[in-house]
Amino acid sequence: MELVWLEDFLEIVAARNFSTAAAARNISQSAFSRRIKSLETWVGADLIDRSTYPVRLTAAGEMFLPRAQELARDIYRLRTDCRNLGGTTQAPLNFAALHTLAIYFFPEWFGSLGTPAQAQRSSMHAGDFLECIEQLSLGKSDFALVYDHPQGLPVLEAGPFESQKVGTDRLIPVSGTDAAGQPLYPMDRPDSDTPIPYLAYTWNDGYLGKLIGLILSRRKKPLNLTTVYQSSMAEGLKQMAVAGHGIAWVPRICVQGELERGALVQIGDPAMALDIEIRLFRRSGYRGREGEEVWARLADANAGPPPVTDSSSPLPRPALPSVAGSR
Amino acid sequence: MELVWLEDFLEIVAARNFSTAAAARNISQSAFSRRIKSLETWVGADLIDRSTYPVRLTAAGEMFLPRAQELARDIYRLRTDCRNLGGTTQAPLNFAALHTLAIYFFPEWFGSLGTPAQAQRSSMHAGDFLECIEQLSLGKSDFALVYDHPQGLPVLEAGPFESQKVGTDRLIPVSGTDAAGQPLYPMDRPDSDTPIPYLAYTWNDGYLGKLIGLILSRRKKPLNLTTVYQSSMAEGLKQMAVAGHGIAWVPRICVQGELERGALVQIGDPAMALDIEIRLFRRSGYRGREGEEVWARLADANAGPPPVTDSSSPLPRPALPSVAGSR
DNA sequence: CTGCCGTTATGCATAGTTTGCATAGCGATT
DNA sequence: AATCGCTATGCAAACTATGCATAACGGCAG
Repeated sequence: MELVWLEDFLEIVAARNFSTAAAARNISQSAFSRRIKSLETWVGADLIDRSTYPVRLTAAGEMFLPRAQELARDIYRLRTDCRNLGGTTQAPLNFAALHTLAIYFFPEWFGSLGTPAQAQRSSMHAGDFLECIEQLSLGKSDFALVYDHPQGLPVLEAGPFESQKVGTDRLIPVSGTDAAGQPLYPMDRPDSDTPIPYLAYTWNDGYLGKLIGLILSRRKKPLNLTTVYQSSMAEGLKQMAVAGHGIAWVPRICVQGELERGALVQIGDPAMALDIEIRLFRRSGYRGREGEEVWARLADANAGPPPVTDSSSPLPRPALPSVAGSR
Repeated sequence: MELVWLEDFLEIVAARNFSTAAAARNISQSAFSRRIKSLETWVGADLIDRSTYPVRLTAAGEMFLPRAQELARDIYRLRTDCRNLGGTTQAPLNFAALHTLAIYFFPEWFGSLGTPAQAQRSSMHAGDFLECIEQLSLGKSDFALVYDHPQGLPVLEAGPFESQKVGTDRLIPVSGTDAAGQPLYPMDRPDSDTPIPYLAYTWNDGYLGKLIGLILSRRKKPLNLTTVYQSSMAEGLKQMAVAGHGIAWVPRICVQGELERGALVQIGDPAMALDIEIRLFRRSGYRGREGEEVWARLADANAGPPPVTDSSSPLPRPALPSVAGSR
């Protein structure tokens, strides 16, 4: 029996569909099907009822689920506890981060920490907001790097986590541009009866979506938006905006280059943008040695490391950490 | 992370030596070494301190051990519970049995039960006495088939188990024979100053060893035995006896053929033999459906199935169950 | 009833992992 | 320094897992 089978099972319970769960697990549907079959063979009972769509749990599966969740949690906690007791070089720092922050913020930020060489072994799990929460709460990651705002949903604040601010960013609306460099979709248009195509965040990146709701609530006259595309990743929305498919709110950090090149332009007045924080979360009671060093260094810096800078800035760059999940 | 790694770890804790643990796990020392390494890599800490001989646990290993034992137990119990809830044909009956009983007793006995066809999917883990206990208590096997005697160590009786007698056997001393069919090592010899080479059970098959102690205590004049070979398996001792290396006490069931062919002969007077029971154990509170059918059927039969018979008896034979652990 | 769609399961070839053999590396002992 | 008994590792072979292609299946629309 393998831990990945348990995780596969937990994924299909959430997805209720082999193909979707397989995609989430980054393997083919056929491999996923076989893994679930292997788990069921080992257990000696069917756990998934495939005679319905979406699939559902059998009675044995209903019993299996909570205990599998507990087992997975216990396994990772045991690992974390042993890792904390073990040698210093053995324990990499595991991060989970929003895709955007993993790509545009983490490398420079991590390098700027100046942590001892041996602590620089680390891994990154890039995912959406819910995945970051899961990574942290399951003990799969030591830290989660996410956007935050005082008026956002206090999802992590409400849990057994603590955080420090490590940077700032700005959520801005952008549009693709025409040949003259003008926005394809100005926010305030004369013919406001025509809806603006809107590139929205999906429900599982509920965080930025909520903040955009805050922004939109500032307007006296509501925007006429129609959602034409959804993604949990800002990078995906950015690419769609560059391609001219609509407008999107994205963190400035990931469109810095496009803004400079004129591929995208910020639209709307300053009230349509929102300053947001980049915060590093960890579980309360965390006891990892190197992680503690990182945390203490941040506390000493108080205001965190240098602010977000242009990516062409000649800062010394450490080797990128290995990305978890690559095969 | 794989369950077999946990089991490997538990084995090396017991063995305190890679080579011995590997042998117990039926893999090569090099493969075993890599598995332990894989476990340690996954955990992110060394669990075994190899700088001493025998190896010992690191601090992380000390933490890991009890929780790994608990995890393994929980995993198997979850599996058993789900299996019991699941479909009938999905749940094979898992047996653990002493090697001798697995080979010579189980096939006919199991066939004589006359259980419904769909319940005849089963697996067998053949092992020594301690392995049978472990299989049962960890929930890896539903039943354990072992020898028992009222004056033997009540190891299983003292635990959370219940049992039924399913057969009888006799523990007899045997010797190889010379060309004239006479024993190579008669038990009572004129020149009793010469020690008789003795083929003994190892400590981990402590059960038969204890019973032999009972037998030997009956003698007014102690036997002059010198241990020349040890094994936990009666079959191994038998082969050594046939080869003329000494005498051994073995269950009659496994030497029936050799006695008939004259390859072995029973030595000593009847006081040197001991009637023993074959009992089927299961955990108290067992709830498996097919297993319950087997159990109830035995209870009805009260005195159990037909006694041990000659292996040439033309009883109908069911297909042998798959032997666990073969690669 | 038939055809289409979207799902899961499986044959097959390939990629990747695990294994055992042989032996290197290591520390203790003589 | 040589030998012994242990664990770790290079390498080739054996085995397992995977993805592609597609079979099998059930639901739905015409």
